[in-house]
Amino acid sequence: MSVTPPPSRLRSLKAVLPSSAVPDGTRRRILEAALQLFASRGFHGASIRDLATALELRPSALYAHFPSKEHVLAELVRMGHEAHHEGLRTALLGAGSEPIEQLRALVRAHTLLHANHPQLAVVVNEEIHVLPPELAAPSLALREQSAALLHAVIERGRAQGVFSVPHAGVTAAAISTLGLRLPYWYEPSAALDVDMLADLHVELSLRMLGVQGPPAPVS
Amino acid sequence: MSVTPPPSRLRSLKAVLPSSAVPDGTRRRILEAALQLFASRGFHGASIRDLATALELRPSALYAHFPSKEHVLAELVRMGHEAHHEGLRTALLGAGSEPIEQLRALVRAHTLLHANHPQLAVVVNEEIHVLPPELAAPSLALREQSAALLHAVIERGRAQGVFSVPHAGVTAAAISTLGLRLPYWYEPSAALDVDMLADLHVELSLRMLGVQGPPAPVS
DNA sequence: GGTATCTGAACGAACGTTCGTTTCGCAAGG
DNA sequence: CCTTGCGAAACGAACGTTCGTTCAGATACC
Repeated sequence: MSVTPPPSRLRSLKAVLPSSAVPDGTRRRILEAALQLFASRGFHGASIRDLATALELRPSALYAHFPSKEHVLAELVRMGHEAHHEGLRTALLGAGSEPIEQLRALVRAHTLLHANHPQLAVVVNEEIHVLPPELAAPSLALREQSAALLHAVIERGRAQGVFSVPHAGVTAAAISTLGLRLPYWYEPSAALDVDMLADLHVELSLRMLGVQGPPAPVS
Repeated sequence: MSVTPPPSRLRSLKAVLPSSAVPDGTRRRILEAALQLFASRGFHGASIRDLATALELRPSALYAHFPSKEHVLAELVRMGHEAHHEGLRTALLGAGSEPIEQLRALVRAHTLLHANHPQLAVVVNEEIHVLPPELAAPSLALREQSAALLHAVIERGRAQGVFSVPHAGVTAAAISTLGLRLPYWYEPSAALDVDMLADLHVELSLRMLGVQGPPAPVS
């Protein structure tokens, strides 16, 4: 019933930052190494010395780029939430005015972001709690905005009669969850690449919303 | 798009062990306090001294009951997996032979377990990685067995033509995920109690499996 | 009088962080 | 062309604290 054990991928795969806003250099190298370490061992499980070792630096060198270990995490969490929100917003902008198309765009973007940046998804969702409130607040605000995008689309579709859903809140949570758990079981492969996965999540989401899918099963 | 921020509930609610297999006494008190601490701060974020303080004991006293901090976690993880697997197995046994009824039983049990024991769900799913392989292995084996139960039901329903699903693996993951993310957003209330929630998850699962739900939306 | 439980003190190791010094690329001055 | 000075970056050593754990002795119960 549970899902396959967490993949070694989070441990082994090179972490990649989604944002091009961070210029190359040591600061970016630190963020990428920290992303990998925090994703695989957790914030408390990865020490400054581990991070320095991965970078072939001495621990003290890190403090020329970040004021503390917590600020490294805060920066990752902030970048993750911003990339996520921006991805959803952009997808929605290009999706026309039909609720079904809008939902398709949101679910696709949500799934692609989580499938392509699993480490960032894990850090954003599991380690944000260790941040003091003032460092977590901006990210939490973005999170609510992203949730509001989905709720608005579902509510509009329901008002128009194209969605028929037993409970809007639980259904919205279910749709979000499809993407959120991806890093824990999904690995891209030829048999199931990220694009097919996104399509499948769109199909599952529409089914939950009571929209008739294609008459013949895809596979 | 994301889901509401993690509830204070994991921090504040008294942790309750699902299993009656652990007799009352200090050992049980340790497990319950550790469950609460590990769920709210993570294994590495909660120290032996924190645990002793919560129990009004001195750190050294814990070592009369467990050989190490890791063994406390290992016991929690083992109990969680065992309660989960046992819950699913029992539910399936009382569900007759129809795939739809079997799926309803599995999803109900899965949802109820996660909704009623959110701390244990969190610890089981997030902290199992810190265990050395030999301590994690029994739990991982149980996890695979539980996953197999769901897969078998879905495959049988598909073979009988009552389920129509674009991709069995992704759909199974989606159904599992419904429960797995519950601790992060759900709080029982009169407006949405655990029983309603389980029914909703059953309905969403059946929709994903292409089963016609009740003609009129429930709410 | 043993057995189970807890205390108090201590252990070495690892933690995040600080700080004075060194290294190095590079632009300006003679 | 060589020297000088400078700022950024990294080093090396150390700081005070907290970590998980050990152990001899006190206490209480059957």
